Amino acid sequence: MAITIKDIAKAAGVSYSTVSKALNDSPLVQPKTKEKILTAARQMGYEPNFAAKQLVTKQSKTIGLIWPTLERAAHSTLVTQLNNEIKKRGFSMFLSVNPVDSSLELFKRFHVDGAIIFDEESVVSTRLTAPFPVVSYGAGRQHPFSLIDVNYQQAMLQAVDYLQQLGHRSISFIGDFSPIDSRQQEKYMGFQKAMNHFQLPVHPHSFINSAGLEWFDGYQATKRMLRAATRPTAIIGASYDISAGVVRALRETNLIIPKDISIIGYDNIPQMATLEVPLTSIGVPVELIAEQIVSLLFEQLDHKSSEPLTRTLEPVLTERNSCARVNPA
Amino acid sequence: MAITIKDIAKAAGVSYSTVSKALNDSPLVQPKTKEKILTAARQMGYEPNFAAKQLVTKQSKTIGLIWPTLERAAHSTLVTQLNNEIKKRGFSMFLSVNPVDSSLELFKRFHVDGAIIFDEESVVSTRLTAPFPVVSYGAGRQHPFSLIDVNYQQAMLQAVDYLQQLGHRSISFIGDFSPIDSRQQEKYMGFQKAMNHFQLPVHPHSFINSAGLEWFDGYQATKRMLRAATRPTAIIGASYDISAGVVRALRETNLIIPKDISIIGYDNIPQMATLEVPLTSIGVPVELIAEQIVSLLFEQLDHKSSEPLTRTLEPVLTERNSCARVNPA
DNA sequence: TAATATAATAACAACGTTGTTATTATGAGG
DNA sequence: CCTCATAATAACAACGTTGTTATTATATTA
Repeated sequence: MAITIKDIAKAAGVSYSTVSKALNDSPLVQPKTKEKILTAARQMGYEPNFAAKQLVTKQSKTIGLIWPTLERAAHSTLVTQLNNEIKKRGFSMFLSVNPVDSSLELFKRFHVDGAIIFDEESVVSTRLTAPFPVVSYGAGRQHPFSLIDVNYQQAMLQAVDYLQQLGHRSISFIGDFSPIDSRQQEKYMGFQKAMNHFQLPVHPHSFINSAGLEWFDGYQATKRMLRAATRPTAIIGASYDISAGVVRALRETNLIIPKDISIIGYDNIPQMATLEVPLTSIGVPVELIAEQIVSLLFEQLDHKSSEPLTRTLEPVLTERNSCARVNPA
Repeated sequence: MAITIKDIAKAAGVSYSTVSKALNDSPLVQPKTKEKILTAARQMGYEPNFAAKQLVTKQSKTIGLIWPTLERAAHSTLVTQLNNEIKKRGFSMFLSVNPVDSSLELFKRFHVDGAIIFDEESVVSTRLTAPFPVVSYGAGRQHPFSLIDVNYQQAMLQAVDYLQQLGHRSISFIGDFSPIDSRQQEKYMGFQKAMNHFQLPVHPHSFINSAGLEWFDGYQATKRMLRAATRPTAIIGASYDISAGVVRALRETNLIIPKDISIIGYDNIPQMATLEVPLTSIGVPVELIAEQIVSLLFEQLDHKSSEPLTRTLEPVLTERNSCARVNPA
């Protein structure tokens, strides 16, 4: 049988209600008694009963994360970051790999205080509801929840700007052009607009469709591109995984980064620094994304405003060692 | 405010204790009243309060899954299967991506009824304890918990046997030889023993170290192997991901499976059927693994025996279209 | 010194369930 | 028709907390 506040009360010679207050650091109990109770609790190895607490406070101090599609390095880093961010606020996170609707059911039963949804476009329906605040990331805009969005077009503008300032005029974008994923499309459109904006020439090798988001897709796309007669002086990889494939392909072709060719990768995650070549990258830093998701969620949680909000984050360019001034050869 | 059994009691004109019994389908309440109560509950959209239930029963009806390393297709299928298997028994599953020790802490707080650990060798220490039964899979044997193990050597013996019966004498094993992962090593050793047992010749290309478990590792290892003067008539890929890489490499070299070369993949998961070529595979079917993990866990849960047990599963060969009788050319 | 404000602690109801015990209605046997 | 077993339901304590209210001890003021 686990130790309860009543046991501590007996040990410390006070009433159990005083113990409760002491454990919650209430100002209503004398520092001296507080001390006494706290040491007793510690000594007896007291562990609070969450069910009891939840029963009276109606709070579980828990955030549920819905993540039906377990993939992509960028996301799993984010999961860890979210976990930390939530822990920081004295809450716990747990994860469901079920589809969005049944995950919400599960979370309802567990009386989570809030939820986060990671998902691809398709799955999320507009008719979903939840009795707690929900923030989504990476999901489409077709749902009734709050949203943390990213300014992808701005990201591409910055990347192209950075490269053209280094003298690059021949730049390739390697990414997935599939029309279902609106985020990928925005990167693509952003790149087009940026090339236009800086009046840079567009070649056949400027737009390379990797037709997928895996490492290998980027690898193959790059190999294919390198077979052509002309090649760019710089590449923008549309995601971490794709960029990893690009790097691998370039190195296999004995091209030296950044001497022979420059590269910027989308996704601002720590792993970018631990690739074969530390990659200069553009994107919203993953810690910031995590922080913003959790902030928005807790704002809604505190104000009990279920009004869905959208917040768009601005990308940041992180310089590493994969871009150089264009070779004047 | 949510609806409670007291609300239902009032609506149905009975006492709330009777409602409780009716909802738990107790024989102590008349079928007629039971009916009445149940319809009232349904109509009012009653949702039981888990915290209250847990407070008195001391059960959360929840299994925690610890999965600090989010990777590999084989594992994510297994997560889904486990989820189903656990649901079948009226329990819920939730997932923690924290390290094993802090996950166990979290689970303790949530009063889970049991836990499952997925992990690589290294992390799991022998000094861990938990106040609930724990079953591990894919983790080393260096911990105090129950274990679902796989007879990897037997798997390799069956695979080689199957191939030699089809007339293959030149067989390659492509896998990770790194000494830290004992499971990979057992596959390797099992293959060696099997080749010996059937007195098959061993060539330089018989053992190919992919030095990693990713798709690309298998792809590269295969490409490397194909550059040699001689090549095998059959390949065994040591995991799903590696085998996927092997297939890709073979097709890029215009080798037709199974006409030119046969292949068996380790890991008996449904995805094997949806590769570019449906792969004949060896391994314990993932549904069986899930079923066994959950069975063992619930056995311990019911008998309250915390005695750690090990149960070893036998592999099964699933025929698809990637193996043919050896070309008599 | 008595009355009164204040600080500290104790007592207790409440949260929504379950399971045990008490009460009431129903039917059988004499 | 009365007693007694039995079936059905009601009443109530318990689970381990929190938060509100009641009580006690202590200090302040007139």
